Amino acid sequence: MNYRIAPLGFQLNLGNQRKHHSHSAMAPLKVLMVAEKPSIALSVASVLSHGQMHTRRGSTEVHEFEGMFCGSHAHFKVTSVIGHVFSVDFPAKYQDWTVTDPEDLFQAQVVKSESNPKAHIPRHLSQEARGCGHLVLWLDCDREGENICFEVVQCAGFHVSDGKRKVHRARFSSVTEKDILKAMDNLVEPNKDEALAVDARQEIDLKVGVAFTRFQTSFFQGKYGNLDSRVISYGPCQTPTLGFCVQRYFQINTFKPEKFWTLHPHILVSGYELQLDWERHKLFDLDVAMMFQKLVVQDGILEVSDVSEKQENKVRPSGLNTVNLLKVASSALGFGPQVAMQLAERLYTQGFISYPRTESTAYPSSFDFRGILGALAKNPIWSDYAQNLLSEGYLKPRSGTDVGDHPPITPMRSATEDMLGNDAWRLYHYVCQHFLGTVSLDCKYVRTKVEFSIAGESFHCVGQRVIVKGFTSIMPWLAISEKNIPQFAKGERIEVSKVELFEGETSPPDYLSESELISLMEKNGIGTDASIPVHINNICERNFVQVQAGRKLVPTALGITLIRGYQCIDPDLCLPDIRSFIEHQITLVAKGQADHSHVVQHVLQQFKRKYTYFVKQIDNMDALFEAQFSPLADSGKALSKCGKCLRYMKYISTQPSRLYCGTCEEVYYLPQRGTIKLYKELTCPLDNFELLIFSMAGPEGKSFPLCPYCYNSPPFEGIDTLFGASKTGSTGKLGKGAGMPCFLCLHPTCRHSLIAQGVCACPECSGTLVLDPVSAPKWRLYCNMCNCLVLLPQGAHRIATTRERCPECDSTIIEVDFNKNATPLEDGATLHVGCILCDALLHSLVEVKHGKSFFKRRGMGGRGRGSGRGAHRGRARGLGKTVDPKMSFRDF
DNA sequence: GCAAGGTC
Repeated sequence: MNYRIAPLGFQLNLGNQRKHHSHSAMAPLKVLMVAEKPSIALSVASVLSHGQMHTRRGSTEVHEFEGMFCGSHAHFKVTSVIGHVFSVDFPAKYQDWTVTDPEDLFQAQVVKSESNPKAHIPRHLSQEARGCGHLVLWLDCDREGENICFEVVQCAGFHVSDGKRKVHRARFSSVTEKDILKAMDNLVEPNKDEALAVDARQEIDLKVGVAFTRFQTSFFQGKYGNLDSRVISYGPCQTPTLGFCVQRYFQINTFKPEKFWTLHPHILVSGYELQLDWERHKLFDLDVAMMFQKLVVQDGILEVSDVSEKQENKVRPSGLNTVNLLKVASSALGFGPQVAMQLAERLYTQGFISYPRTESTAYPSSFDFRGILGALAKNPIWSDYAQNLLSEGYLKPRSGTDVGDHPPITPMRSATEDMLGNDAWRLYHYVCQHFLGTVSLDCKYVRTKVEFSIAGESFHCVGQRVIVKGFTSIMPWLAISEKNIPQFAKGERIEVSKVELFEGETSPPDYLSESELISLMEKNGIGTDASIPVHINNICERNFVQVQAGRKLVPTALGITLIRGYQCIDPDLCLPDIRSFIEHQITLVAKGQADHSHVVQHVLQQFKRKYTYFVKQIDNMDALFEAQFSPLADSGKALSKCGKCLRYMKYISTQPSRLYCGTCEEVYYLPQRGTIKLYKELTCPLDNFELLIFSMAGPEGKSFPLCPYCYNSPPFEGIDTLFGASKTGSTGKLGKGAGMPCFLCLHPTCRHSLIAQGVCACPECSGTLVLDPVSAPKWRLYCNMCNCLVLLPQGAHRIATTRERCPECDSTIIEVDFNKNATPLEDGATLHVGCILCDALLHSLVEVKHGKSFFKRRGMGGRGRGSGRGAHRGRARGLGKTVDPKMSFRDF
């Protein structure tokens, strides 16, 4: 159900509009406003309607109210999209990895499809725009927002240069009443160049990323058995991100520790024992260090050569933006960026903190500090501090930078740990501390440095005395450590009590911390506040790096080998400049200094050259892989026989699990995340491959047979729902791990097909209940479409389907062979044949249960939006009908 | 099965 934009997609029925227009003289003007997300639509509508609006639900909420527009009475509707409406992809003919040469992708057409087909945003906009004479765009004021403007214009059926139905762009620098009203008075036109720059980036990122990813994935996975990553991905953001981690690894690995020595004279003055530091800091030559030690000992008297006192200022923080929140979350709270953002998102939707995705560290001038301080004053943890700021006068925060997106992240209302739960509380706690810090005094302290000379060498000691704690009293980990030293007078002479010769060794840096990585990414323009966590997560998921204790990022052998490979073929590929280059090129488009398609063509041409060179030189990278990984032929252990050459194929258990036939040099992917075994040396009647039995993980995990060949190349037409297809919403495509097990096979006579093993219709969906052949002694049926389970009679040592059908309901008749001592049958008989629906005995012994989700679904931990189940219904029906009896559990 | 960017 992917929505493809036709050239004239979403043009409204103009006839309809004209009709509305002809009435417009008397009917009120209708104005549609669209924001980037529901929260902004709400804010805009609240301000413009003075809180007097009517809200109704839809794909996204619509707020309606009456007001004035362009000097006339108008009916307003304010709604929103949910980020980008569309995203780019290749047309279907390029989707099959096996038939597309990645090099062709550089010239391929790209198509836009709905980013989130379930949300029906285009339909929503098109409906709401009906009859509206004006469209006001309240999208975020950045390039992406400008691009979404044009997506909205298109969906709404407007045209930017239309005399009749006008398009307006609201430019606002914050979502405050003042800015919203100001934007309304200064409506402009959306900026096409900025939008085109985003189109350019999308096309470049897609083509470059996908071409390299497909090539290197196919190349290396076709050769090595223990790569342990489903996809060996490449991307202009993720690869330089990996590069940073590996660079640090190299530093550590090539580090040569060196011994060094330093002198610390000690003195005893007015009851203090002080250790002085050497101006030379350290020496790497023991003889020389000992010589200095001797000189100092021989002299024995230090003269105070200078005493300086300076008042220092440690400045309070500026407003908290996303990147800084993520850094603190990782380094101080131990939350990874993704977790931190989830927590922040939840705090935001619950109204405890402000919008958590912002680059700005400057507060808008109208910011209500007093209101927030008042809220925090109600919280026992901060009440004294906040009260004090309110009565003594809080400071205006430092200026910071204003990117024009959202204000810094602040608390919005008071909360307790009980209300939030521990993790969210800790994040919230920090946001409060940071906010209070920004409106507190700077920390002031006096730093005293006393310098000494002896035997021509200089030593010193430093004392620190805090005068004003300021913000450090609410952010105590930033406090200045006090250090008292006695009074010294210039020219004073002091006896040395001892001279310590300290021996130390230089040590390598630690692995890159997540927080350092975020800083590096930000500094180098890799990713955005929202996408930085995604890139970090990507390189973890692809098994290029692992997060270890203290949130340090340790590259894996795969990650290291990849970067070393890029470095010997084309180092540009893993340097951050690759992103800056793209950004710089598309900025030319944004500024109107270069033509969109020229820039895209130019950049793609360069990347295509890099791609062909990379392919040509891949042997250099492969040499590194060869040294690190084992060839497919050496990997895995013999499992089952190939139907073509009749030799054993090897089972490679590392992800993606698969079979490899060394003689035919063929790879057969298997279902993922479960265990696989030979199935009684049975073979597939279609291709002679030995059958395997796959068991899904967990105690409720179902088991099913499959033929490795059929699984990868389904033999019958019309099987469009595959097991393990990753996108539950779209048609199941063959991919690694997705395929056709026997329970979907329509073979009319094979003992393992759906025809033979299917028993009756699923009571929960349109699927078929199939006998789990290895479920003894807890015999059961499972649905081949959903997660329904049916428990069969206990205490049977064999249960099998027969070729007979129930004359009543057309279910498959099953044969149950009960254990001698557990048989419910009279006279100790063990064999019973019947229909599980119509046979009184069998029916009394079966029980419907639900198991774990049957189809692979990612992100189960989420809020469970949009269960994938309904999506299978329509498609399944055709399949079910051919074998399903008319009656099922539903009818009982 | 691929990118990066919005946002949920």
